[in-house]
Amino acid sequence: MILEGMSETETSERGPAATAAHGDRLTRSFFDRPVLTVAPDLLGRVLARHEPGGPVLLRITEVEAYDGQDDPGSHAYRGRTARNGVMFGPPGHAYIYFTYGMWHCLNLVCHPEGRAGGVLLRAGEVVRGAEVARPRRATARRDHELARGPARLATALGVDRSLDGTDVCATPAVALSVHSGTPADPARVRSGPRTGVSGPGGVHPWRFWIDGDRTVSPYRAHRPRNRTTAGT
DNA sequence: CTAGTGATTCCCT
DNA sequence: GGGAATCACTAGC
Repeated sequence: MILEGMSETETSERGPAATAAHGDRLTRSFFDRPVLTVAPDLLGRVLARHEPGGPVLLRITEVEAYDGQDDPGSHAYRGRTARNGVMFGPPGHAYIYFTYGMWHCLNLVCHPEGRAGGVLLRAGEVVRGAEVARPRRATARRDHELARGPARLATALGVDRSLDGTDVCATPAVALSVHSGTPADPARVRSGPRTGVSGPGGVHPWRFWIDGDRTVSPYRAHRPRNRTTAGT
């Protein structure tokens, strides 16, 4: 299957070996499917972050699905706002949000246009460009911790709100693209409750990961917090 | 390894 | 006004 996003520049600059390592570009039809279909299919795929310092390639190992239509855990559940607008647009675009006053998280919009939904990229293995990612993740003791967690992943790849709405299927590739990689062996794919999701939406087993992979983030069930009396 | 807690800003109610 | 699709740090096993 020939994919339109396979640019000659990538092939010539990186050579056959590098191209084979992350594979053909995924096209919009990949994302034009229900979130619960796309989410496990993203495991083992390769996210490419193109930047001046060189590409950073990430093998995806953990994701969570969010369906804006019937899912109280989704940012899109209560309707379109300034923050979540991208999730109501066409599939194959990046929805990036800012949270906890400090962090960014990266989602890929799925579903046909008009039905909001996305897949949160929770963890991955940096397979190329670790020298670019390491300075951004100074607290990571080992390389497998560079993108072990959704905000860590965004930090390692230098992703922030300025990339919200990026078309990951654009030709030629822009800041972000996704490649076929080596799809995870279905026998090693596990699913369970989503991390950090409060209320009834938390019960859906819509977190997917590659079993035994060291880059998968530790599971933490949502815990209600006491109000931090932010005085003084 | 697990569990508890402060950090810090935006966005929606 | 207050919660948030989290992380880093600390203590203790």
